[in-house]
Amino acid sequence: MAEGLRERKKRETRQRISDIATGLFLERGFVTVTIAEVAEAADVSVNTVYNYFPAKEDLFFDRSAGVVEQLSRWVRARDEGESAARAVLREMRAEAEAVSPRLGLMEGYDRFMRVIHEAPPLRSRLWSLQQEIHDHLEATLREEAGACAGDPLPGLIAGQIAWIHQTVFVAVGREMLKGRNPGEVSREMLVLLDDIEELLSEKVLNYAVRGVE
Amino acid sequence: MAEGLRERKKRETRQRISDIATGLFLERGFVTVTIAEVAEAADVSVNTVYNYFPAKEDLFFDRSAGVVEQLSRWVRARDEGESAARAVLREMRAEAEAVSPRLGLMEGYDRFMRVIHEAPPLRSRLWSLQQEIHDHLEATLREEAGACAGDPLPGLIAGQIAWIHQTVFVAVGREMLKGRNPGEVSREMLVLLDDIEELLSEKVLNYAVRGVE
DNA sequence: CTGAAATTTTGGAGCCATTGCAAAATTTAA
DNA sequence: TTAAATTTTGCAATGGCTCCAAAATTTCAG
Repeated sequence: MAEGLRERKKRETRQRISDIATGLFLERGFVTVTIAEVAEAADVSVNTVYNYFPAKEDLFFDRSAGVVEQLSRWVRARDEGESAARAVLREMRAEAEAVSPRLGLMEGYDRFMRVIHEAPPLRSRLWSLQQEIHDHLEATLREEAGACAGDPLPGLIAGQIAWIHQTVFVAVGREMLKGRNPGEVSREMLVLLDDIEELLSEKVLNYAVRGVE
Repeated sequence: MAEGLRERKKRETRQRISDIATGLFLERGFVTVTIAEVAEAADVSVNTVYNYFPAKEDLFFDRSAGVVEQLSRWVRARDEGESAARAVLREMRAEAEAVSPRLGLMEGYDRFMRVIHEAPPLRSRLWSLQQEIHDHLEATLREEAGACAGDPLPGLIAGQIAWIHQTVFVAVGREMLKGRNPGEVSREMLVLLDDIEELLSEKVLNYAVRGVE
């Protein structure tokens, strides 16, 4: 299980590039920082940057691993007698209550948001992330509900659940961008989650209820 | 009200560039066709292309004017006693029943979809279009419902209604991409719209009901 | 009709993201 | 210690996009 020098170096190099890039982006914005600058600051060649990161946006979103599967995990881990949507609502409430950085409830997240806000390529990347989340969740729901391939319901429910998630994320981003403090926003998100739940139909809230084992 | 030579020429040039570009894209895909080729085929300089179209994607989506305001228009034109969501559902059913090209229910839409499917920048542009639709609708709902600035409901309802719209559009695109014929897809979309309506809560379906005049 | 003013078109130079390729440099393993 | 595997690098090129100043074209006043 020993890790060779080569692999350690690769990991370190990759991390260094990512860190330095993120630092530069937070400081001066996404568009104004060039890949060449990142490379120079990280003391590697431009090609090496591209060896690790397929595109400039990947330098910024390097920390968001596992986000795509998050909703699916929550659904798979739902309690007995609990539906997919209710599991997600419960987990999101927990994140909000815990003032979780994963939700963006942390000091300095406003600078992070500002960079995204001002860079169309980054926003576009976020949308494509949402798409991935949706598709992943749809597949999970299809399995968990035992639906056949032609059934449109898993897709529709996935759409509703992904919408919950996205709505809260956007709201957090918007509020943090205004310079609000995490604790305040946290409480608002709990209210928002209640509002959202009230808007959902029983059909959505009761889809894919886990039976007794 | 006479139109000068100058303005006619501008309109013609713009149209010629757009037409030729779309033709080339449909024939050979979005990424492989360069702006230089479009310019040469349209017998203008590259700079002239950029005079009319801020970015390459605008050459492709030039025909989609007014799409952003569509949902808002439908909501504003809702009948007495009809809610925003029900108005949109009714209009979308009408579009589906009419096998409307605006929904993508037309011969050759599969080639159109294929170009989009294979070009990330075009997909990304569609997402940003969705975003605009949502924001426009949210503003409209806020007005029509007389909600105050802090009320989160117009935003949430706009999210749900925009989701209806998007879901149908995506479904049409997916089916047409498979080579299905418009009439068939039209009928499926009517079923899908029923499925969607069943998933919506009364709160969504009864938001912003127009009172008797 | 004529020339100046306004507007459009164009050429050219340049920046930057991204790709491809082949030559170093480095690490591994025999 | 050397050959093989892998990573890093330099170099060249493509294509989207911007900026700028010089033509070319159209409008309009006199």
